[in-house]
Amino acid sequence: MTNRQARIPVGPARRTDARLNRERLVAAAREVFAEAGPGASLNEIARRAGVGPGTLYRHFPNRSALLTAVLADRIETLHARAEQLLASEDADDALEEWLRAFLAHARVNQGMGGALLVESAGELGFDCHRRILDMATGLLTRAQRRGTARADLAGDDLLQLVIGIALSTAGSARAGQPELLLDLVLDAVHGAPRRRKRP
Amino acid sequence: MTNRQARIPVGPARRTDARLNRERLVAAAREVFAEAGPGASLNEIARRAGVGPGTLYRHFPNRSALLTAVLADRIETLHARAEQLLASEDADDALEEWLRAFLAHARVNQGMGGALLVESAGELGFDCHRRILDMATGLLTRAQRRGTARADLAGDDLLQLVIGIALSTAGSARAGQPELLLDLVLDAVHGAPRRRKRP
DNA sequence: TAGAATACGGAGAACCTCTCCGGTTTTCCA
DNA sequence: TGGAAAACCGGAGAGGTTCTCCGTATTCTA
Repeated sequence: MTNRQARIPVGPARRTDARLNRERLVAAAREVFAEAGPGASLNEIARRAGVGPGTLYRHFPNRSALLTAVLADRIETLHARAEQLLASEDADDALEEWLRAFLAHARVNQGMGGALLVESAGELGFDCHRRILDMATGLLTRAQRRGTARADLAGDDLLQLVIGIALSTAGSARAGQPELLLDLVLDAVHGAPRRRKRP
Repeated sequence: MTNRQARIPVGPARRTDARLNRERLVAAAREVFAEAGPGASLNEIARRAGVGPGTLYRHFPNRSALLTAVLADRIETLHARAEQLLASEDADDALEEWLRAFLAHARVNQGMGGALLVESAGELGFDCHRRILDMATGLLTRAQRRGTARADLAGDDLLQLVIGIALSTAGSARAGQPELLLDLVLDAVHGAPRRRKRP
């Protein structure tokens, strides 16, 4: 809960109208993204926030930055859950439960969470990708040491699989399919690696 | 190899300039999509094909149709491979090998294959989605009857997982990661379903 | 070869992203 | 408290995109 948000480090404190506009923009973005998906018009967001396009682009240089801001609190929640689960008893359960939460996160608003995680590998969103990777790695490592998770697995891989589920089921999917696919992945996580015929 | 392409059923046979333009467009699209990904400018494709935008849109009403046309021969190849593998000895091996081929297919050109399969569930691309689903289902069913693939699995689910891998690793991925993720999924396919703590 | 059917292609409407800069508002300091 | 300076706003607009419409040109058929 440190002031991770503040892009402007210290200075003479942001002007209140700037802060207000920023909040309005994030709120509008949340709405519009929910309606039209991650590719929604940024113009429309500015319009609905009651500001000009210039203002939007000054606060958020690109779509990713805006997406990140919209998802920031959700990521915070995920982080809190991870910390909490890291202190729990069963390492396997903890990993599983967090992955379920993460899948739900990555699927919000027509897969915008997943889209963000996969697209913005070098921009501002990097930070958010990194944080999530840390959470996953923490829980996975523990499950490998104290649980039944197989050792030949990296947090990155696990994450990539779940993001994949989110993306491929973003538009149209049977109800319950995403969770079913995650079950499948979890089977693989706990099962012993089999010998591949072709290496 | 029947004339599956022909959208215009019979009629007085297409004019040769129309056919030529169509071919030019597909060729240009192949190039441009490869360079700029599935979101490439259709204008640019028309320009490079030496035709007007109007011509492009008459031949292909939307991006999906064009993508489908570009990938048509690849799908044909995949289909041939499926038939061949269906006649092979080991049902498990057949499924695995086809899934590897399919993953490669879905990853071509910055994931345009995967993008197509997931987005166009109701448009022209539906046909192509359906065909691939049939292939997957055929091979999976056989592996369930004569191999070790677990029974509680639908072709659709398997496909969705692999498409997810293609999508999430489309932009940036470690070399070899997509195949590694597929290995993981294959482990799950052959392993027995485990009891989930939370149903 | 002439008429009819078919296809072409570019102009253009409507939208989008993103930049630039004159004018306004807020803050700070004397 | 009264400015000056810094910070910020917002809209005009450049340049891109998708997609349509329709007069014109081409090709097929008889």
